[in-house]
Amino acid sequence: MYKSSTRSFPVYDSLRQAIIEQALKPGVKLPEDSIGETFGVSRTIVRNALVRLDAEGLVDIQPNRGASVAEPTIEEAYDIFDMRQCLEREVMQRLCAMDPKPIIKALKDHLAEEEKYLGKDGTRSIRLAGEFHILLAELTGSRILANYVNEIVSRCSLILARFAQAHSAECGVEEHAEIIEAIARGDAERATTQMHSHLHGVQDRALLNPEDDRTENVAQILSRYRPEK
Amino acid sequence: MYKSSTRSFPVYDSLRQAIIEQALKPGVKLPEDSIGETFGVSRTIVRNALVRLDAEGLVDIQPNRGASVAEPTIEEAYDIFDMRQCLEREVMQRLCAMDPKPIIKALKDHLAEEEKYLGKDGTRSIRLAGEFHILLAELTGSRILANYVNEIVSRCSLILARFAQAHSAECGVEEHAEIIEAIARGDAERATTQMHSHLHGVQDRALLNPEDDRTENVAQILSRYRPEK
DNA sequence: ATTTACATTATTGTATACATCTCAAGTATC
DNA sequence: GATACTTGAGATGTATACAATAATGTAAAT
Repeated sequence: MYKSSTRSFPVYDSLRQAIIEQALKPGVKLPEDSIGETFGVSRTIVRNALVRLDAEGLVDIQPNRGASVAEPTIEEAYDIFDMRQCLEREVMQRLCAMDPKPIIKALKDHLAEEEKYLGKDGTRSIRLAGEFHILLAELTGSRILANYVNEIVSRCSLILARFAQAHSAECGVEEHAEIIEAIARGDAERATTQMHSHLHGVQDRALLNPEDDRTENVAQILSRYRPEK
Repeated sequence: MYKSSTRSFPVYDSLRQAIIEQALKPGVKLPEDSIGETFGVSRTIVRNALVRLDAEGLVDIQPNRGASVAEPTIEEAYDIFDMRQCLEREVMQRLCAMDPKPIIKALKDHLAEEEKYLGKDGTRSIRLAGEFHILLAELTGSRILANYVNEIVSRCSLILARFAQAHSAECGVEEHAEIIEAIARGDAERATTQMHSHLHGVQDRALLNPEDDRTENVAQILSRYRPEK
């Protein structure tokens, strides 16, 4: 998909990266003009990139109103996490039915990277944690599955940006290690439940966040700051 | 997603429909000019539609070579069917945990439609059969899940166009009825296995087709037609 | 006769111009 | 002071022009 030999790919990729790293927060407007200037390309190019991101659910294009970073509702957030559970469950099933040797090697290498930057480089750390899940999907050998997982992981990042407190919902490195362990033993049952609770943990920390109800609108927030009459 | 108030939507939708109804067969070139003339729009519009279809896996855009209807390989075909199994399993799980009454009503109405056109209007019959699965997904209430199912069902239609003999791989109406029955009883176990074997049947009829190896390329085919020296 | 080089044609890639729409600020009216 | 209307800047929607590339046809060279 999406061959890189076009000028719109770098724009697409940069926007995507910025969104999943939460540099571009949900709701932020993405004007074609200014983005085009930034990358030195015309609106035509930018537009194509935005259309693609819209198709992936990271950007929301509204007719005559332009594009902005998508703002998943809390209901969508739950549905997306459910979807992720469903997909990553499939990943576990497939991996545990394969020859574990090359898989474990690749995973342990990645885990080493994760540990290397743990606590040092926050952004990189988060990215690596996400890429662990994508690596798992790629190791199944199904490009289709890997693409879907890639997309859904991105959308989860967007959800974290919208609902979670900073850093509250990161993946734990130890949990990744336990998942690798289960795959190494070919224990599909355990690998699956392990992954399930891992993802559930991330979701909980992201969405069960009673004191931070971001679904409230500007008026609600500002009413608390209004001086007494 | 994809608001319909733009001129590119009708183009997108028509192309999509033509592809899943197998009027546009895998590999067929989709030149921007001629499509634009057909719909009375400029290449700009057509291009956007094609980009979207490419993102959905129904169209393949190659740089400087234009777009054509995607030609999934046999490996991708298997992966896509696996994916579909995974998604529709999730649909069954969710549906069986819900109040069956409104669900069953909607499904039976749809089934009646299917029966109405069975054997009469082939194209419509196929479309309705596909829409049964999409309806199931929509009834879960998860727009996310419904979108993914919608996409994957389309891609399966593409696979049938590429690998199956005409009409050999249609959904059976009776099997749909049995699935409805299982949901009505809230029997998640049975609904799931029922759906699984239903999809497996479709897949088998599509892909286990020994005498029709469409993965061979032009060179391979022509080698058989080459006259003796 | 085969191959190579060049010319031609068709198609895609990209920028830009113009039309159209949205939104907000300002104006007028009540 | 509030509401409705007007206006204009800024942004998007779309068509089109031109550049770049790939595919094809043709002719010269060996």
